[in-house]
Order: sequence, then structure tokens, then C-alpha cells
Amino acid sequence: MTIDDAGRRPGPKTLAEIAAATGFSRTTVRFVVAGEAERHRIKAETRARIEAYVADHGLVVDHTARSLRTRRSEAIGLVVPDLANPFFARLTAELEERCRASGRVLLTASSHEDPEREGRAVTGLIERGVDGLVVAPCRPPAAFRGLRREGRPALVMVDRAYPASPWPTVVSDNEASAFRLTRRLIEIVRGPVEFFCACPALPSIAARLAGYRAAARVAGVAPAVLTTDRDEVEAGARLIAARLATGGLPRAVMCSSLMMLEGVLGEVAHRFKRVPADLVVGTFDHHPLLEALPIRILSVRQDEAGIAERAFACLIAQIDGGRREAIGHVVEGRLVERGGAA
Amino acid sequence: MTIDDAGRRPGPKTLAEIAAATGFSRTTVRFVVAGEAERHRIKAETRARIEAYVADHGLVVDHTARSLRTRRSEAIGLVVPDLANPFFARLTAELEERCRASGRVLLTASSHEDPEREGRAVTGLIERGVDGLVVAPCRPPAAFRGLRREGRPALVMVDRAYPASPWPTVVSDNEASAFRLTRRLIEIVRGPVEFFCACPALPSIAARLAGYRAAARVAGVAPAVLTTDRDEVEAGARLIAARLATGGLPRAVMCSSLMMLEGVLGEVAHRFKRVPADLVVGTFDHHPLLEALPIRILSVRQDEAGIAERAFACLIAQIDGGRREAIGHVVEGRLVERGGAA
DNA sequence: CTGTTAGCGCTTTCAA
DNA sequence: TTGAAAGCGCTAACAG
Repeated sequence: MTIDDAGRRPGPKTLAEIAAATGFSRTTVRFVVAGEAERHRIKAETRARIEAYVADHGLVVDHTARSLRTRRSEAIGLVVPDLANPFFARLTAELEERCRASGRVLLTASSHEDPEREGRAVTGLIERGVDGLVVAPCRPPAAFRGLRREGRPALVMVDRAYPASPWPTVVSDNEASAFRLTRRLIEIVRGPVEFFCACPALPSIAARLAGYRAAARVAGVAPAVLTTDRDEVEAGARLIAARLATGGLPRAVMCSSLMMLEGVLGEVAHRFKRVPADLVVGTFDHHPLLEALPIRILSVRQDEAGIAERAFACLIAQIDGGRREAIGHVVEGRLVERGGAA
Repeated sequence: MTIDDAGRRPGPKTLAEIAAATGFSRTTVRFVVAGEAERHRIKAETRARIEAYVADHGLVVDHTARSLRTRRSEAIGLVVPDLANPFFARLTAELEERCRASGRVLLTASSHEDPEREGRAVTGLIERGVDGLVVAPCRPPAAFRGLRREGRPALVMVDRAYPASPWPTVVSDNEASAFRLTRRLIEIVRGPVEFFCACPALPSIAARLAGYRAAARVAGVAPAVLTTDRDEVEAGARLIAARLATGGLPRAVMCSSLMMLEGVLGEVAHRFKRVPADLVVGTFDHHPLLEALPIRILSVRQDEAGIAERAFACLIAQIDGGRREAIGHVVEGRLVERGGAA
């Protein structure tokens, strides 16, 4: 990049500017910069002159104009409840990676579990012309009907499988892994496990709840479920505080999310000065700090990369192939067991 | 939204389609849907007819076409090292929130600390016509020269203040808060503090290092710095493992990031079966799980919302006002002290 | 009060 | 092997 005589840095050029500067037509320039010089048998010297100019001045193709013409934006939209939530942050990062690798960009938006905001986010992204949309929906599938024009953009749901959803949906094996987790916890403490559960109305959580109940039934122990509407650290703290008011510390607790777990453990540590070493906890999602805790921890680690991979594949299949992939996709979580001087 | 006789759902309409269907011109329709009916004194009946049609069929304005014409995209780009890193995830969420509130969308990209990828991310976003760009750069400011055309897009740096950067830069008060953190740690253990430091070449980390050294000097204790090139959990684990090979556990450790801390604590817990209760640790950034640990923890909590707010304000000032704000912006971190049966 | 027109920068088709 | 022209859906300026 050179600096012109006036000392100004002209900045990258548009196709038209390059055409004007080099004296060739826009078409010729475009063939060269699009790497189609061979195919159109552009004269070597012409090509060299154009390439030299581009190398010198830079080039920025206006994707906005291109999109308008081609009806393709090479952009994918993502709507999640909260970008700062570690699970969704990982999912976002994994999706962004796949977008980048395929020359696309990712547009992100948070719904904060608010149906209205989710709706506005979705329309906003559609207005921006995204080719595909990945949503972790807080509304049932019906809300997404009639939003699209002629099947565009492609639509894939993640994390939450509403019953009878017409859209391809990629989720973790919530019920099965909750079952495994609960069974193992019961096995360890040889007794009941209390489930601290946020947002039981969400499909993913409902599945975990079902897995928990099934495992309790199979093991012949009584289920004990404490629920709250907000998946927040403070809600978890309030839940265990209320529980402690009615009796001693449970032997084993299971949490529907890391958020819950943080609230529960924080409150317990606060009450008892430290987390009792014989407490056994189970949770969904993992965090490295869990391994520094002096207690036995089992966690179901969701496969964010796997979910992103599948969701992205579904999206591309719809976009490129026009075909709608299978509706249900389940990505397995992994149960990891750590610690426990037990 | 009605469903037509054929049972097809027609989907939202463009301005032209609405104009054709209602028999008015595009301009008239646009005035109505843009809420400028009053201003242009559109006849009440005309307005009612158009609004009824829109209510019935839906409307989606093509932002792509609008952008091409107005040379404004109402989009902001964000480039960070890693979207999954909790600090950047929070920053992203906070920025997205401000974008949404002002009718903009956020485009995200990760650089993975790779200069080349950062470059491609930035050009990619510029090609998409973003009005503004927020970057947590892994390259010195010179790399960003000559990328823009006529001062667009607006550019703001966050998290990393390279010396003599010509761009507005918003960072935490790394040096000052590292100084306070170190001083307090020394005060508690009445002795030296060992600093486990990742990526000392980054400006933000260099500042923390400087604050640490200054506090050690003032207190008259010897600084002890262990560095690594990657800010990863595993790197922290390796660092403390190497350190433990040469002697006993330090009385106080300080970490340049949560990632380092997780590695250090994980390894210590692994070695000693549990984290010794008399270990005192200091770190940057906070996590709720820290409060469940049986040790004394001091952490400098960065103000992601504050950083996002300042960065966004700088951006808007450049975009709307054309004026370049002041270059240096420092957002204060808060030192929080927790636990410590000590 | 409403309509017409001329582009934004690109891709696409056709022509030379 | 290169060029010219049309048009994507919108906005903005002007004309009635």
C-alpha cells in the first residue's frame, strides 16, 4: 500500500475505481479479481496490470451491493437467550468458526428469554438478509411461521426441542444424560438426590427433569425437585437457602445448570464457611474451577462443537441444497466425574 | 397474517409489492411505513389502507438495498481473540445490547490471537459495510492503517492499549488495579507473591506486570514472575507444575487471568488432593465458583459493561458526529475480596 | 398529498 | 478477449 503525493492514504478501491484507474472495463477487472482470468482468457498483461494496481491500492468488494444483486448475503444469524452464558458463548464461538471457514459472517443477538425480543431479533436479522438463522428459541415453533419469504432464510433450532417442531432441531441428549447422571449420583450416596431445577418449562430442562425422575423411579428412591423460574446464580442461592431452612444439608444435589450450581455452592459455602467435603454434586455443563473444589463432582459436558457442527450442516444443506434435513438431531453429552476424597 | 386460498403463506412483503397491491406508489407506501405519514400529510384513508395491508401481510424492508443507497448499514463489527472467553463473551453481550437498543446489529469474529486472521476478520467486516468496528487487537495499531475508505468505518480499540495508538482506546486500569491487588496480597501474607503471567507481551498484561512489580518494589519484597505464551488453562497447570518441581507451594499466588488461575488451582488440587486452605490467591476477572473455594481469594473485576458503554459511545460519536473522541479511556476495575477462613 | 426518476456497486447477460 | 446495459430494492430529490 503506497501513500500518494499529498500524503493521503487513499484506502482500498472499488471495482469501478480500479476499472477507471487502469482503463479496463468493470467486467474485465472483476474477472481478474475473482480469479476467473484463466477461464475468460484475459490477456496476461491486462491481468498483471490490474493485479499490480490492486496490490498497490487494495480492493474492497462491496458485499452489500453484491448481496442485493445475488440475493445472498453469506451471513448467518444467531439468536440465543444470552451471549454471556458460557454454553451459548461456546456455541457462538463454534458457529462463528464454521462461518469464517466458509467465508460467511455471523450476526448475533440475545433474546434474554423474552419472546418479544426474540421476535424482533429474528425479524431484524431477516431484514439484514441472512441466508440462515440459528435460534435457541424461547417461543414455541408456531411463532416462527410466516416470517420467511419463499423458504428464506434457512432455519435451524438448537438447544430446545419443542414438540412437533417443523424445523430441524439440534439438541443434547438431555433426558438420557440426566438419567445417567442421576443414576450415578444415587449409586454413590446410596440414597436420594435433590434436583435444583431452573426453568422446568423449557424443553431442554423438562427433558432433564424427566431423566431425573426416571432414574429415581428405577432406583426406587423418592424424587425431590426444587424449581425456580430464572436460571440465575441468585435464584440457585435462594432455592438452597429455602431448602436449608427446612432441614439439614442434602447428601447429594443435582443442578440443572452451572448457574444453579454456582448459586447453590456459593450459598452453602457462605452458610457453612466451606463446602462440606462429603457433599456430592451433579450438574450440567462443566467448568475448570469445579476441579479445584474439595468435593465430588459429576458433570454432563455438552458438546458445543458437535451441536454447532450439526446445526451448521443442516443450515448449509437447506441453503445450498434447498432440501430440508431430518428434523431431530441429538448430540451426546459426556459424563465426567471428578474429585471426591470420598 | 392470513394464509391465502392456495394454503401458501405468502410471507412478508417488500415495499414494491405493497405498493403494487394497494395501488399507491412506493414513495407513499414508504412514508406510511416509515411513520412519516403525518409529516407528509398522507390522507388518512390512504394510510389506513396501507397499514391494514401491512398488518395483514407483514412487511420486511430490505436492509441490504437500503444500505447500498444510504451508505449506512446500521451494523457494528466486533473482533476479539476468542468469543468463548468469559470476559469477551460479556463484552460481546454488552455491546450487542447497545446495538439492539439503537437499532443496530452486531457482527462478531474471533482472531484467536492470530494477526492474519484478525486482518481477514477486519476486512471481511469492512466489506460487509459495518458503520463501526470494535477490536481487541492482537496487532499493533499500524496494521489498521490504510484499511479504511474516507474514515469509514469508525474504529475503536478495546482491552489493549498499544503505545501511541492513533485510535480511541478503551481499557481497564490494569496497572493501577494490579498494584492494589499485589499490595493487598503482600499485606495479607506479609511476604512475597508469585505472579503466574500469560502473554506478557500484550499491552494489558504488560500493564498488570508493571503494577505488580511496582507494588513489590514499594513493599520491599522480591518480585517472582513465571510467564507463558498462551493464556490457557493447560498453560497455567504446566507453569505451576514446573514451579512445584523446584520447591514447596507458594504462600500467595497471583494470576494474570481466570484461565491461568483455573490451571494453577486445578493442578494444585490434583497434587495435594485439595487446595490448601491457607493459600491466598489473587486474580483478574471474577467467577461465582471462586466463592465456593475454601481459600482466600482476591479478584479484580473488570467492568465489561463500562468498557462496552465507553467503546460504543466513542463509536457513535465518530459515526454520527464525525468527530474523533479522546484517544485514551480507562475504565476502573473493582477489587473484591472473598472467603478466607484465614 | 402523491408520483417519477435517478442512482448506490455489484452481477449477469448479451453484444462486439 | 473486452465492453455495455439492465436491474437487485431501496432512498432522495424533485415534480406535479
